Amino acid sequence: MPTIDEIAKLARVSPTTVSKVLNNRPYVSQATRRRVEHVIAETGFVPSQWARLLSQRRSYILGLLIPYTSDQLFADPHLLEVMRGIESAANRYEYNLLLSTGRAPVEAASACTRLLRSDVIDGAVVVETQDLRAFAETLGSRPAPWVVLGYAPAGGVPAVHADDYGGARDAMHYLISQGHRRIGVVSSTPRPFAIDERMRGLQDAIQTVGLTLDSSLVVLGDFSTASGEQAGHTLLTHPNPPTAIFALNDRMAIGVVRAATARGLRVPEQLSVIGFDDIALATLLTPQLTTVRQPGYLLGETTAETLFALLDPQRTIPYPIIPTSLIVRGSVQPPERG
Amino acid sequence: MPTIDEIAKLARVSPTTVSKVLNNRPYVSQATRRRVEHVIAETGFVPSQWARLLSQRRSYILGLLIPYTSDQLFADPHLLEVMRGIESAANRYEYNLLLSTGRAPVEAASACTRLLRSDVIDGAVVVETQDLRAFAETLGSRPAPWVVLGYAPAGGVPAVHADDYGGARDAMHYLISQGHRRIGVVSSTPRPFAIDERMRGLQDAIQTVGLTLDSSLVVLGDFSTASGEQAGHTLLTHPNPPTAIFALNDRMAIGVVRAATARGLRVPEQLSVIGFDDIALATLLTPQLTTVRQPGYLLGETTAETLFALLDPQRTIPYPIIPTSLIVRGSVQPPERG
DNA sequence: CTTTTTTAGGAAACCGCTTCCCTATTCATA
DNA sequence: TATGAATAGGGAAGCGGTTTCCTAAAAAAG
Repeated sequence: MPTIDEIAKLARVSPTTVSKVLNNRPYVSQATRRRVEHVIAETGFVPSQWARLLSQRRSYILGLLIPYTSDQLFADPHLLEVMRGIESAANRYEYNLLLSTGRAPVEAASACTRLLRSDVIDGAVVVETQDLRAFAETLGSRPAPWVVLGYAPAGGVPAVHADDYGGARDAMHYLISQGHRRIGVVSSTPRPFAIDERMRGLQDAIQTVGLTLDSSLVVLGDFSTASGEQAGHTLLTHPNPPTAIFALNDRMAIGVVRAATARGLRVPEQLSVIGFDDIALATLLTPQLTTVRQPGYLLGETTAETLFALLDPQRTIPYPIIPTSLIVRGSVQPPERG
Repeated sequence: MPTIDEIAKLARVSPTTVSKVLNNRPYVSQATRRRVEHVIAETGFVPSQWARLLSQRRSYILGLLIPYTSDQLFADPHLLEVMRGIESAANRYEYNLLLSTGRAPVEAASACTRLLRSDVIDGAVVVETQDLRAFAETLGSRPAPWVVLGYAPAGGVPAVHADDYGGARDAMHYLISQGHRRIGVVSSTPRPFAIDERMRGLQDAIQTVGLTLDSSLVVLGDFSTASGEQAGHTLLTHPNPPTAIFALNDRMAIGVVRAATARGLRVPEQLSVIGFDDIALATLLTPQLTTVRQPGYLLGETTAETLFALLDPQRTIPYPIIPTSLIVRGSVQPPERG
């Protein structure tokens, strides 16, 4: 690999001049500039990023820190949508994306911390996790700027998230407006803030119409389809089973549908099901899943834009709450009279 | 951010000694080591990667170069499986992953080339594309080592791929052994090497039993579910329609099933369908899809291992062809007598 | 035709860390 | 006790760029 000095030698100029050419700075004559450019093209010289950044202070690399194990990550279609959005925004600013996940949560956090304190990345999008608070504290002072994708635990750190509260409230309102009164909920554990918000939203919706949520109809899953199926069976064997089930993500909703089908119940005739996220798979199901759309792509884009705004105070920070919308498809209908 | 010199000053030693402590090198007394470590912990000092790498020559960053637009990437579940495998292997060697995609193919290639010629990454996994040959040429001499995920165009560049030929041959054999004689094929355009290989495999299978492939039963899609649906309709309106359809990837196979269902044909009773890849979605369908399993995770892992072997000649290069296997589920059965 | 300003280009310091090489001390060995 | 080897530590030269500052020549202004 040639260095700037060799290029300088070949072009019979000083490294300083080569640097000027590389960075499009003035005070180089046309002739010299051309000569240097020619040598650069000839040799296929690419300046060393590391050396350049050592003096310049920007790596043009953005961290995407996901304190999950990669298995969880790649299994979550919604998160992938989000990544697509981030990737796209990064691309727009000519930034590269450095993916960092960890096997165990502990390890992952420490890797993320190191990365944020080091000078490898200019900033990072950190996906919300349980112990983000601890994470933020160990980070200490003067790390690279970071934005949380999800809910920030403490003040100060910007966070971007969907309107989980509103989305869940709307979904619940919809079920109620269709005539459902006994409504099962498949929630989750561990319970990130987003799930808290969804629970809050659906509870408020219920209370608005003077009802209360039957806590025996709230079952916990772990976001996976399998856990949703399990939860579905649990709810459907309840002595007084629900006529509709609200699963707090689509994958679990799909599990619920499978459980119902396995028990010989037809969806939506005998059981209405509604999900949250609107993953691509939702339309491939029969019946197509009614759900709350969380625009993952936009979420990712907005998060990245927020980070860029932090990096360059010229830019304005976008509004951090992304609206959701109810997508009515075929998995909900009024309950049968009984 | 503190520098190594400040740490040295605080610990009353030279930067050299701090460096020794940081890198766990000998010739530092217990007492001194502890003192330095204490100061490091106290200040939260993280050594500058840039500076370190400038002298050390390793960035511990691996490029994952995907000369697609990110839209294509994130829509392909199989590729995501592969990424998971790569990520896992990289993690094992304490490497980070730098994602690089491009909006337009041209742009993407040039970004990839720059990256490979620069010193940002130690090596790269390049996902196969149409014009990989041109790409390899523009790369010139002395880039970072790279491995192709897919089929390499020219000699010299290592490539890792699944046994597409064998997989397709087996699938076709299976259809034939079930009694099918009129078999439709949903191929694709553009046609990467893998698809060529699959075509070759299925043709050989047909010829082995003395039949030939009816070219009017070969329809082209673009890997998407929608295109598969389209292709399905085309095949099923053929004057002498097939009794079985082999779609060269699962998403298109799903499309074929939808097309058949839309036309009132039952799968597998009236039409057998077989896919390729074995994406997670394949088991969520009714009937579950019979397909050729391409172990994406293993593929990714092996590709990464190959790269690490290139990086460190101590290690041995793994065998580059990953076996496929026929997964018999419910979408194929013998044709109805007629 | 002199004086001032601008342009073109180079020397050297610097970014923060590693590494080579040197010195002084301590320890083991004959 | 003298001698060689191992240990502890530091000085300074890179790594490959950028940047500051300086000088000489050319152009503009008087």
